[in-house]
Amino acid sequence: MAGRATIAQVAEEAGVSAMTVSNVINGKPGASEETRRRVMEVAARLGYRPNVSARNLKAGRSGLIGLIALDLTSQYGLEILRGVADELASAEQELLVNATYHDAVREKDRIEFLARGLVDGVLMIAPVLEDETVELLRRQKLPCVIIDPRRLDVPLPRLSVDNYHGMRQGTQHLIDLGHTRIAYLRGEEDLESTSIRFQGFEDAMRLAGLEVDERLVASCDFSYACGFRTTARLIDDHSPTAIVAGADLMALGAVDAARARGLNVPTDFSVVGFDDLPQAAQSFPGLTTVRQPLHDMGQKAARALLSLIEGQRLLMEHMEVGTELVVRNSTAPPPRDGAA
Amino acid sequence: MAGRATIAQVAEEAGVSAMTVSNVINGKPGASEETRRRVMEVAARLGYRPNVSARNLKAGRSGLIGLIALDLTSQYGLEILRGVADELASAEQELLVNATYHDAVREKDRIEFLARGLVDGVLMIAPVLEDETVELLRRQKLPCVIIDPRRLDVPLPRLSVDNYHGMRQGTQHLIDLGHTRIAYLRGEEDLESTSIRFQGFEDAMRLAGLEVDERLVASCDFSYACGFRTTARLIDDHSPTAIVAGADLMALGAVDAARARGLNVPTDFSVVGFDDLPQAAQSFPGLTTVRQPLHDMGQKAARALLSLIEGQRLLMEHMEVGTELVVRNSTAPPPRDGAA
DNA sequence: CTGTTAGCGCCTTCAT
DNA sequence: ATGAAGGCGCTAACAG
Repeated sequence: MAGRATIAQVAEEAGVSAMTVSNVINGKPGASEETRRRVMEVAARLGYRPNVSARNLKAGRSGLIGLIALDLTSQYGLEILRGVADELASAEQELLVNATYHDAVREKDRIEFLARGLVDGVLMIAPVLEDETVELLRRQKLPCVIIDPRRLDVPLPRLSVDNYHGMRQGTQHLIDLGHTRIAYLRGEEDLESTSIRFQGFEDAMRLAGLEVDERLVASCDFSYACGFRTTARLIDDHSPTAIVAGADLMALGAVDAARARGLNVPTDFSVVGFDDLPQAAQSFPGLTTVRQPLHDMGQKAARALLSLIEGQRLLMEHMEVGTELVVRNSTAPPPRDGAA
Repeated sequence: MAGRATIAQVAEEAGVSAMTVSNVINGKPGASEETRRRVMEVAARLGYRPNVSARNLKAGRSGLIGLIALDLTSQYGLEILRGVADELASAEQELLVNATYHDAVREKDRIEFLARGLVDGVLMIAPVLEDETVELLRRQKLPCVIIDPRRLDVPLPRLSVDNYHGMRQGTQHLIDLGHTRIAYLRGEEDLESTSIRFQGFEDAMRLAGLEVDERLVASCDFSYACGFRTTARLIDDHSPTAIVAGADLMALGAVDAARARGLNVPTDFSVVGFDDLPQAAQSFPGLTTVRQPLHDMGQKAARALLSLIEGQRLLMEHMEVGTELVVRNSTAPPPRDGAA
C-alpha cells in the first residue's frame, strides 16, 4: 500500500540491475561511488522502501516479537510491557501486542496465529497455557519466554518473582509494627503465586508465634472493587488492625474501604500491598507495598528471548527475580485499644 | 524459524498439488470430500500453518497497523488502544505498538520507520507531528488517522473530542450545585485542547454571571503529582470551594490534596475531572468527571483507518465525538460558611 | 474436481 | 564492480 516503488523500478530508472540496488540500499560493498550515488538519488526520488513482507519471506524472520498480555488496561502488564519495549528498542525488533482478555481460547488462537511465521518469538504474561498450546510452541520451535507463569513447572523458559520471600517480608513489616490481628486478601486461585504468597504470609505469622485466623483470610480477583468490598466486610465482622493484600489494586480498595468505615489509614488501620504499581506511589496515603521489579522483568525476559532467537541456549530455564519492601504511609503501629 | 512445514510438503505428503492444499486450507470450493479430508489430516499431522509473510507478499499488504502512542503507561492512551485492538481483531490486522515518550525526534523516527512499508496504516495519539513528518506521510500516501490532535488544523484525517462543551458541562455542574469560587487546572499548554477546555470553563462561568479569578487558574502537566501540589497551593492561598481539572489524573491529585489539607471531599471541597479513566470510578470518593468515550474513539479511528487502507475516501477529514458528564461522589454543594 | 503456470519483491549464489 | 538465475511460500488465473 505504501512505498509503491519496487526495487525493479528503481533499478530500471537508475539503469542498473535490481541486485545492485539491493546492495546499495543495504550498504553492502561492491558498488562504485558513482553508481551508489545514482541509485540513492533515484530511490529517494521514487520514495522507494524495501517491502517488509518480501524481505521477511526471503530471510525467514520478521523482526517482530509478539507479546501476549492478559489485558491492556492493567498497569501490571504495562509496566512489564515498558521494560520489554525498552529492551527491544535497541535490538531492532518491533513489538506486536495482543491481549487475551483472560480467555484461554483467544490465547491459543493468538499464539497459533503468531506462530505462522509472523513473529520471531513470543513473550507471554501470566498465560493460561493449556498443554496443547505448550505442545504447539514446542513443535513449531517458536522461541518464547513466559513472564510470571501461572504454574511454576511449565516446561518452557520462564521468569518469575520470589513471591514467597516478598510476602514474608511484607507481613513481617506489620508484625514488627506490633500488629497481631492481620487479615489477608488472596488473589485469583488459579495462579500458583497466590498460594505461594499466602505461604509467605503464613510462615511469617507462625514464626512470630501468631495465629492465622481463617476468618481473616479471603479471596479476590485482584481488583480494586473486590478489595474494597471484601475489606469492608472483614472490618465489619472481625475488626483486624491491618491487612495484607496479594496485589496493589486490592490494597488500594482496602485503603478506601477502611476510609469508608471511618478509619484513618494508617493510624487506625494499616495496609500492605504487593506489586508497587505506579498507583501505589500516587495515592494518598502512599501505599506500603512489596515491589516487583516489573520493568526489569520485562527487560530481562526480552533479553532472554532475544538470545533464544539468536539460537543460543538459556543458562537456566527458570529465572527468578527478587522483591523489595517499599515502606510508604499506609502502615503504622496498631491503635492502642487493640481493635479497630 | 517457525512453521516448519510448507504447503509443498503437505502437498507432496498428501499426493496432491500445492494449489489443492491451498484451497482446502482456505475453505475454497473445488475439492472432493475425500481429498479435503486427506489434506486436512496431513496438514494437522505436519503441524502446517500458512506462512503469513508469504501470504502478505502475495496480497500486497503487511497486515500490520502501527500505533504511535505517547506513553505506554497512561490509562488515557490505553483505553484508546483497547478500542483500536478490539476493532482490528475482526479485521485480521495486527497492532504494532510504539511509544514516543513525548519525544518529537523519536516520534518522527518511528513514523518514518513504519512508513517504510512495515505497516498498512498508522494511528497516532496526540502526536507532536512536525510539518516535515506530515509531509512524509502525505508523500508516502500512508493511510493514517490522528486521535486527539494537538492542533485541530493538521491537514490529515483526525478524530477529536468536543472539549468545549464537555468542559462547559462539567463546570455548569458545579455552578448548579451553588459553587462560585471555582478553581481551574489547565493541562499542558502545547495542546490546543487545553485552551479549548478552558474556554468552555470561562464561558460557563461568564454565562452564569461568575467572575473567573485568575489567581484560581493554574497550569499542570496532566500528572497526579502536579495536580496534588498545585491544588494544595491553591487551597492554602485562595480557599476555593471547588476545582475543575483538565484531566482526571490532576483531579485525583486534587482530591488527595484537599484530603491532605483536612478537607472532606465532597462536603468541604468538590472536584470535577475530565476523561473518565478507569481510575475515576476506582477511587474514593468516585470522581465526578467529563467522560471521553476513549474506547469508542479507538474503535472509530481504527475503522476509519481500515477504510482508508481499503482505498475508500473518508466522509470527513475531521471527525468529532461528544462527551458526557458522569456524576459520582466528588461533588456536592459548597459548605455553608462559603469558604474552605 | 485438480493441476500448471506465473509472479508478489527481495536477496543468495554464482557468473561475468 | 555488476548482473542473471532462481527461489523463499503462497495463491490468482487459467487450463485440463
